[in-house]
Amino acid sequence: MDNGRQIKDMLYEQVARIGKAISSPKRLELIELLCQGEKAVEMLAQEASISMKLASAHLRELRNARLVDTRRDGKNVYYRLADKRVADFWVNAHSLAEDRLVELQEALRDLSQLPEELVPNDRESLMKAARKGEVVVLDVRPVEEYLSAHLPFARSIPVGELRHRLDELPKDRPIVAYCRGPYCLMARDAVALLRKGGYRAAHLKEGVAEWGLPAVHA
Amino acid sequence: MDNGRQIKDMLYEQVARIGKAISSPKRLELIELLCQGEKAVEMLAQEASISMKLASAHLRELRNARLVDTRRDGKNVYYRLADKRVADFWVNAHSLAEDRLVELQEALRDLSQLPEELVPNDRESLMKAARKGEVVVLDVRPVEEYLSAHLPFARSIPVGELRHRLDELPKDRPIVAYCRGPYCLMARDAVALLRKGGYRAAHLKEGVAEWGLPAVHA
DNA sequence: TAATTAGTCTAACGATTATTAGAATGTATG
DNA sequence: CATACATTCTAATAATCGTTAGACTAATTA
Repeated sequence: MDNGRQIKDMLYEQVARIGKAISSPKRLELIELLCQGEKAVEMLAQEASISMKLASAHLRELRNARLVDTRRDGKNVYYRLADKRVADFWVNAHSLAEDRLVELQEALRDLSQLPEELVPNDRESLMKAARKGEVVVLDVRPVEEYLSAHLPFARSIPVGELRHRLDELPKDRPIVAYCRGPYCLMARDAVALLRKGGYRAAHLKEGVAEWGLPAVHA
Repeated sequence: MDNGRQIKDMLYEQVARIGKAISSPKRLELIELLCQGEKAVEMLAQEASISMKLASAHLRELRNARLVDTRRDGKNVYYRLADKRVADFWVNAHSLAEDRLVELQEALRDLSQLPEELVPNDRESLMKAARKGEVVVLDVRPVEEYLSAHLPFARSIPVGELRHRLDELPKDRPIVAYCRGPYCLMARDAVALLRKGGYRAAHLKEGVAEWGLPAVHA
């Protein structure tokens, strides 16, 4: 009957492997990056501001927990989420954290101190407005990520190129920029730039992973 | 602009607090126990087969991650989940683990090597059968947990008492036993006992947390 | 008020984990 | 075939975590 204890310990230990995988900030950042699509190690390291060796070590842990898979193409090894459910899990985890952790709530509040009112803020009416062309939905992530999956009706202008491509955007309609999710600062920077240029702009906290299924996939 | 790096690091670090909280098997076991309702430290320690000191230490970590709350009543300190979402998160996490980790899949397969066929195995038809009295749904957890929340139409006979309360159960209808969830062995033991006594019995992998909303709450 | 119960806090040790450096691997290019 | 490149593996050290023992606290009972 103490046999039961051993079995139980083993079962919880297995689940804890998933917990361990997401117990490191850098691994979470890597997961979020992989939510944007397949990426090579160097790209991941760069985006997460860590060395390739460290990225490789973290990615190995994620692979041991079966959260990511790899594919080799020539010199590069490409990582991707092992399952759509991993993205959902990430969204669930960070949204629980936002619910429970005051520190996170405060930090995020500071981040989005911008009048969002000029634009519909629930998904349905935003999409309706986008469909009618009343607002411009702008994806400011790197083009590959846009190509891998993006919100319906979204146009792609990466933040880096925005400054000298401002004239592609209309001044008579509000622009709603989005990026990788609530912890990505690209949309925030894009909005700052747009407003300085005299555009009406707001940013969406959600990225493709948070948005869920109705995104346009490659 | 490197300011952004600091902000990001902080945001992911906050989410990682949740990850750290669920990166230990014993803490997961405590969370699952708390999914069954409020419990005092000693009870939790006993059920998880650890010392009270260790339980207290793990519970402190859970409290630091804001996943649990406490209430003092006389000599006892009662712990409970801080939010219904924590239970959902536990269910999501272990279900992802079951999806991804072969080791866990195998262990669980071994655990439920019982012909479940005699009984409807999707929720809706099981509930329909229970409503009509065609099957008996049996909650074999401790009574307090039954009182805190249980499945609709379920009767309570804790495993420990089952042996000398067998005659309360009908022999002409199948009995479906359930307990705390897929990692709890009480329902399995109950089914073994029932079958030895000549009853038709099966067990439900799900517990109240997995079942979701339509449970009967205190 | 003293003793008891239930639990927390502090400090400490050993066990993991994070991070980095250096060697090794597997693929592409000259 | 040698070299460069992208990445992994191995080993080592520093930081963190799990666990336990012992002192401490808050509420209860005698």
